[in-house]
Amino acid sequence: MRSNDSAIKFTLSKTERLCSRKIIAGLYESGFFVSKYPIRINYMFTDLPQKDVFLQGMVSVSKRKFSKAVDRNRIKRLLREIYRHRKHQLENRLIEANLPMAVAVIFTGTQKLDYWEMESIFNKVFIKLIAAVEEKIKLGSNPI
RNA sequence: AAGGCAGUCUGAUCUAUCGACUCACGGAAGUGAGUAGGAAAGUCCGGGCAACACAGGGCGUCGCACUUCCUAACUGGAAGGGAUUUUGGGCAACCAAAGUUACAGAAAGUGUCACAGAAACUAAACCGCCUCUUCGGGGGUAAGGGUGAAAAAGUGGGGUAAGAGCCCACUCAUUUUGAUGUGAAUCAAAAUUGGGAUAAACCUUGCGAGUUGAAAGACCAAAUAAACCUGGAUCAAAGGGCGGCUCGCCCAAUUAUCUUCGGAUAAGCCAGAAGGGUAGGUCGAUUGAGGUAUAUUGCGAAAUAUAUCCUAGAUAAAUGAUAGAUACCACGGCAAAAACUGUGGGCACAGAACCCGGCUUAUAGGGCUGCCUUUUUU
Repeated sequence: MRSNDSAIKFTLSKTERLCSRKIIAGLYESGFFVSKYPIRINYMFTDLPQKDVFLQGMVSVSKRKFSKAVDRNRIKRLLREIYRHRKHQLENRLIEANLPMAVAVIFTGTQKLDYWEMESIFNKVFIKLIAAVEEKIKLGSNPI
């Protein structure tokens, strides 16, 4: 963490979060996802409301699996922190390819995990997601 | 001193790195300040607020039910009354303390009251008791027996053929009158009034309740269809709106052309059907029946006055994540206490969603108060 890394922004401001109900509904219906229990990431390549933002994300926990709001908040906060620390890898690639994208991180488990367990699983899922994006970029850049 | 139960208060602090939301300043980069609870929960009551509805009456439905007071209001709270439970004291009446209490009406009516029992509600006659007898039985009786959760006021005496509130004394209940109290009631006197329980059974009486619920609602932006089709009225009828139902109440009805002056056609109007679009922002929304302190009034809930403070405001939904430390807790070490030190924990219940007043439920650890148990000392 020195001066040459200062370009990396770990921020997660409002423009980088998914707020549009339409896109969220589309995200659940699109069917594109990568997963490793208990984390699943739905993704969709779509135009976003802000032209200079290429990645919008959201975090979700089922109310049915965690009926207490405290538990849901805890899991969402952990997932959001992990997502916030990792997302720059994906975002840089998307900016290079000029490909906007929406992402939903969904916790499908029934047991609470701590930060480090959660992070190791998230990393595995995220590698899959980046691979999926690379494939899309390859297809998109080769007009047939 | 230890343990348990109940009530009540509290629900810790600091540092670093990376973030989120709101506000202020700034041209910008950014800087500064603030950021979850006692229950934010359950959504059980009540109110504010908003939209719609609202001539009035009847029926129905739902809720509440000792009194007075507090409150914006309440199924809330305070103070009190009655009933009742436990403990202690006392021969007893009773007294004290701590609880519990949906506590209007059973003499308006209906229903239910198993089994047992003769009889369970305009009481009854199995054994018994008394009496008459033509010896078959008839009459009187509600003391005693037996059944039952409960047998028709209870105890004692008189009385009688035997008995019975039939009469008397005391007690209990009911009613009436008087006194005290704002009142629930209490106390006293009189009366023969002595007519089971159950209303968290129907019901009756009294009081209260319009419906919906911030996804309410207002405005702006965006989008669009004033398409097409069907029906209807302008002849007061059909129709539509309102409420749980009924009676009922409310609603609009034009223009042009043609005309044989009856009407016709078209547009507009009303209703329906079908289809399409949008689904983003601002307000509502946090200054309020507000909090805190002091004084006064009141037994108290609370009220009034003055001073002071502004204390989350998100909207796919912020208030965080990670690491470390301290307070603190548990166990161990030093013969004991303190101090010191090692290891582990550093936590429960729980997350605002328009806002208030209550109620209910959950809660690790710690503080305080009360009660109970055990042990030690005096």
